[in-house]
Amino acid sequence: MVEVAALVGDTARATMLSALMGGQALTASELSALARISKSTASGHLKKLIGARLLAVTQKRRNRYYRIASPLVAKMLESIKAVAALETPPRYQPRSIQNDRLRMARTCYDHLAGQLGVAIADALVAKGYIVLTDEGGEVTDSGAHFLRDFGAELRPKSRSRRIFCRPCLDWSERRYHIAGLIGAEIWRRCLELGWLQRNRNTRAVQVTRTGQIGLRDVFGITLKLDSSSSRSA
Amino acid sequence: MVEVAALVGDTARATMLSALMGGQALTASELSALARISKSTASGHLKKLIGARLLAVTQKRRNRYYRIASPLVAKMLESIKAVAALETPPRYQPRSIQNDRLRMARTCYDHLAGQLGVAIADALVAKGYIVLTDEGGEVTDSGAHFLRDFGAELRPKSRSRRIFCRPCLDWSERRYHIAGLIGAEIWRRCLELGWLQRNRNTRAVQVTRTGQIGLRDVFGITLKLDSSSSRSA
DNA sequence: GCGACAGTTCGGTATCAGCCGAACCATCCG
DNA sequence: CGGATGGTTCGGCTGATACCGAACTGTCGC
Repeated sequence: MVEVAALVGDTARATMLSALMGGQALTASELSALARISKSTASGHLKKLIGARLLAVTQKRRNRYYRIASPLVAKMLESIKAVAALETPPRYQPRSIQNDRLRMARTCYDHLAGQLGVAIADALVAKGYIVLTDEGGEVTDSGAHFLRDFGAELRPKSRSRRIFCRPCLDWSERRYHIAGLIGAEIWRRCLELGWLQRNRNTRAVQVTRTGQIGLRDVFGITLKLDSSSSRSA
Repeated sequence: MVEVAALVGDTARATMLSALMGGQALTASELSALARISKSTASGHLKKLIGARLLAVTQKRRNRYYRIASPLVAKMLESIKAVAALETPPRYQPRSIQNDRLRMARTCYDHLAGQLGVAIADALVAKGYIVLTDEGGEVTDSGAHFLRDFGAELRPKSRSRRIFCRPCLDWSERRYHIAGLIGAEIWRRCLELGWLQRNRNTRAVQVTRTGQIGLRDVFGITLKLDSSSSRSA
C-alpha cells in the first residue's frame, strides 16, 4: 500500500499517470516531455511504475507505448483525484484555455468526464434511462432500449440480468458521471459516430459539428461551447 | 493529487491510516505506538493528515481522537490497498496469529471484510438477496425483506427506489464483499446483536458464541475458526 | 553502412522529509 | 497545589531519492 501511494506521490510520476488516464498509450519521450523531465529521469520512473504494475508497456516499432495497467489502477487514480479535489480550496488553479477545455470535456481512462460527461449522465437520469447514486448505478429497461438504439453494446458481464454502471466522481464538476461498461460504451460510440475527437497528448476532447447536433437530438444536450463556464457555488 | 498520494506514501502515516480504517477513532498516543514512532513525529504526521483533510479530529477530555475524515477517503484507501494487493506476489507476508485473525474477520471502515465479509456476501448472493458484480450491487426485493427482518435500516438515501450496495474488493481474499449503506448496516446490526465484537487497537473482529449460531441460522454460514485458512489460488 | 531517433544505464549531486529528544503547554486528578 | 498524562513545537541530524548529463544499446530509414 505504501509503495503504491509513494509511487503516485511524486510530481513527475503523477503527471505521467494523469496523462495516461486519458486512455491513450503514450511513449516514453512524450511522457518525459509532459512531465518536463529528462528522458533518463523519465525512464527511471517508468521502470518503477512498470515494476509495481501500475503501468503496462508494449513495444511497437522502436517506440515503447505505456498505458495504465488495469481498470483497477484507473479506479484508484480516480479516487485519489476525487479526494484531492475535495481538499483543494474551491478554485485555486488559474483559468486557462487548457483548463477550460479539460473542464468542458475530457476522457477519464475509458469514459467521458467533465461538463459533457456530467451532462450526459444528467440527461440519462432525467429521462429515467439510468439510476445513479453515490453507491451505484443501473440501467433501466427503457434505458437499455435507448442505449441499444444508440449503438452501445450492452452485454452484462456476468450472468446477472442487471446492467450496472459505476458512478465516477468528477473532480472539476463535483458531480457524478458514468463510468464502467456503460460509460466506456457511450464514449466508444461517440467516437465511432464522429461526434467527438481526441487530441494527442491531452485528455481534452473536441466536440465536432455533427457531435453538437447529435448530442442535442439524441441526448437533448445543448453545449455552451464558449468558455463561459460558471463554476458558481 | 500528488500531495494526497504522497501523504499516504509514507510508512508511518500509512500505518496510522490503516489502523483508522478499522472504523474506530484513536488517540495520537495510540497511533504513535501503532506506527512505532515517537509522539513528536506522530504529531507532525497527524497535523499534515488533518491539513489535507484525510483525517478529522475531535477532542474529548484531554485526548484527541482521530478518524478517517469521510467515506470518500475510506474508498480511496480501499482502492489503493486493492491495487497494492494485486501487485504483491501472492503470499509474501509471513503467517502469524495476528494476520490470520485479520484474514478471518476485520472491519473495513464501516463494514465487514475478510473471510467473514466475503462469506456473508456470498451467502446473500446465493440466496438471491443481492446482486453483486465488479461494477455495482443491488438489493433485490426478497433481499430487502430479509434484511429488514434481520434488523437493518434500509432507507435508500435518495428518492430512487433502488437500494444499491457498493462492492469492495477484499485484499486478503481477492473477492468482493459488501460496502456502502448495506455493508454498514449489516456490521452495525451484528454488533448490536452481540454476534461480533471489536478489539481496541486492531481491525480484527471476534465472532462470539451467539454470533456463530446466529450466522449459521440466519445466513447459513459455518465458520472454520481454527486458522486452517486455505488461501489456495 | 551511417546518421537519426528512442530509450536505458550509470555516476554524482543536492534537496527534502522523516526522525528523535528536550522543552513546553494544557488538562486531569488527588 | 503538584505530579502524571496527552500532545505540540523546535532544532539538528541523516538517509532516501529525484534529478541531470554523458555514454551506451538498439532500431529505423536512406
